[in-house]
Amino acid sequence: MNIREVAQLAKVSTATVSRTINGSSKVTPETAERVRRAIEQLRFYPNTNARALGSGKSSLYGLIISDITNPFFPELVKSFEDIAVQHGQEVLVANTNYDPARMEICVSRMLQRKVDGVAIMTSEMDEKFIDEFNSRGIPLVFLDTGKPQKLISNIVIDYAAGVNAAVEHLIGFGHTSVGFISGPMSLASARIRRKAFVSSLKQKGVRLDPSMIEEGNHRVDGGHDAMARLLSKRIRPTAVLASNDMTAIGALGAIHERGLRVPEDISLAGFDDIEISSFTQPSLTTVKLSRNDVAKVAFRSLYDINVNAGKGGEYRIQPLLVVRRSTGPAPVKPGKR
Amino acid sequence: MNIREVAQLAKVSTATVSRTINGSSKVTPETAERVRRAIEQLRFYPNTNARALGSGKSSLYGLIISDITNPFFPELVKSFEDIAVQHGQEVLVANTNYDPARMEICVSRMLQRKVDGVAIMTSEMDEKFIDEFNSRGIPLVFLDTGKPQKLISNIVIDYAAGVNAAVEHLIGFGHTSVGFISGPMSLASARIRRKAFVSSLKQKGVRLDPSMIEEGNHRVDGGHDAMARLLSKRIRPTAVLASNDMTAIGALGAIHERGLRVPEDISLAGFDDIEISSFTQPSLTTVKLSRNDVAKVAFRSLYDINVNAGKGGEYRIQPLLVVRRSTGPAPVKPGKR
DNA sequence: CTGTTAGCGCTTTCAT
DNA sequence: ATGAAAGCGCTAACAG
Repeated sequence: MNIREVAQLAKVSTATVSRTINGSSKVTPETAERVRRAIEQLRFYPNTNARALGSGKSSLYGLIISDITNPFFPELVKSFEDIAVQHGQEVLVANTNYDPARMEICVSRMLQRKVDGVAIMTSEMDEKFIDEFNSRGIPLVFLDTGKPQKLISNIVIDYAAGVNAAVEHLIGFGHTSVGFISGPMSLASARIRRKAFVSSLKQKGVRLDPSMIEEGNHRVDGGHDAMARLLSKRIRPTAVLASNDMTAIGALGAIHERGLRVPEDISLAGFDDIEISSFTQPSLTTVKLSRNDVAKVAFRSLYDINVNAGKGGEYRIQPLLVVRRSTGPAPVKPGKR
Repeated sequence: MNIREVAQLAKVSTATVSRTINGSSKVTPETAERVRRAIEQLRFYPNTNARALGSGKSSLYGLIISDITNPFFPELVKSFEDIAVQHGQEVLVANTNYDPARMEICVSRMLQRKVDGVAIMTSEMDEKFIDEFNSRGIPLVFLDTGKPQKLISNIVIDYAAGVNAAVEHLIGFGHTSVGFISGPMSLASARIRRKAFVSSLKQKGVRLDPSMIEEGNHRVDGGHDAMARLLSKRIRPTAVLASNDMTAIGALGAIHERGLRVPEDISLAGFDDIEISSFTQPSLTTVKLSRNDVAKVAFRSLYDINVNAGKGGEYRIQPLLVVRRSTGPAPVKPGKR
């Protein structure tokens, strides 16, 4: 089943069928109608591979993420796909699983499929790969870790502002001993958030005890373990900020296991605002990072370069503090063991 | 950049390059090495579209899911991809968002990309689409809703056994008033789970009060609202089984909002065992449905039909009760208002 | 073991 | 507005 059979049935040339499929304006409505009927009758579906090959355009955009298991990403994927589809483009999602070797495979897949652009939302990306895309004229957009160039855009999240808002909120409640559970230090995005926390505290003139910072892995189990470590210190923090919500959720469990209450004994805040965060017990105060905004900006930046011969740029996104029930006044007596 | 340039540089024919790429055994190791060097030097990536077109094989398997936002699915996607990659195949994931119109788009995408098989994990699938695949010789595998045929396999989850185990567990704790929060009745899979609950109760000789069943939407908010309704009844259940974990998590929030304790005042169990369920407060007793098993069986069933000219079949998967902290002895005085 | 060449299904000039 | 035909990049006979 191919375009020729359709052409025969509709009594036109293959060129006309092709034009009809692509909505060319120079096909008589009557002919177009005839072709459409033939297509329907034969249940014909144009071969995407042949189309891409013939036209030299894949209409495919790559989206590379690091962990599809972190709820942050599915929400991002969904938004990205919605926008792409609205523009008549398809999406190729690839998951690196935080593994550099898999990143190479992902890049390779993108290149082989001749994508028209790639959104790299992983924060870890070898320079050599970037070149691979650049030299082929494939636009790229990064999250936090790119330097804008002709074909490269960068989305910068104002972590400082987000973290600041959270810290301010905590300090406003009288907390003076604020802890932090970071993501894995191997991740640039985790390092950025941590740095933002440290300088925010300094800016507010609050003393930072280095032992109040523990490293997690941006997943639930890591948050749980990190909080457990924090709680077994001689002096424990009365408030803790987590590098992302998954971490905070794990931390919440650890606090409860210890028989402590949130926020009476200890306040807890997260980062991201994934859907589930409003349903934890208590609901989680967190810094919202809109996946929809990120996805929208990411796709637009790529699409614009291709369609309007635009150039790479820098796009800023402001996170927003969402206050819920997991934060409250500092306990009168700081928690000593 | 194409195979011809590589051929020239390596001083061989394009056929030899192609053979080398495809790992054909009839290429002298030396020639192969020369070709590989040329490929590397030119940073050549074979065009997937052309390969698919030339060979007539896409090496692509479709995976249709209903809601990438439900953690159950990303875990399934991940497993499915891992297995596919192990077999040198790629995966095209499509998300219907529970929307029949989008289902049509998904099917169309699959057909246009000439996938070698499709795993339909959505439980809702119009008969006419099935035909579309069948008539093109594309194998299909369903979750719970297919009838095995030449090219069609079906994975049947033994919900009855899973629900039974949960109900037994609850009854063993002395609960006599057991409620149920179902998924949306528009979903076959939700109806199956509900039916399993009803007959399990009947089988155990426990009286079922129809008002003890509320409908959710398989998401957190639906579970929350359904539980709120359950709790405002004149007589409330002392134990509740939810149709999936997301629902249970929402229910948990509603219970706490009401000032009740889990499991002291009310026991709660879920279904699926998504990762986060072991970190809720309290951790959730649930019926584990292994995504990895489902993915493995799904892919294998498709791959086997293609590679070994196998036939469609029926595959059973046993869920397993995972007891955690959200279930316990029934309160001595049933909760009246 | 290697090369030649005819497709694969569609798009896109270039004529008409 | 429509058609004829030359690719697009690769694979797979078929020869040798």
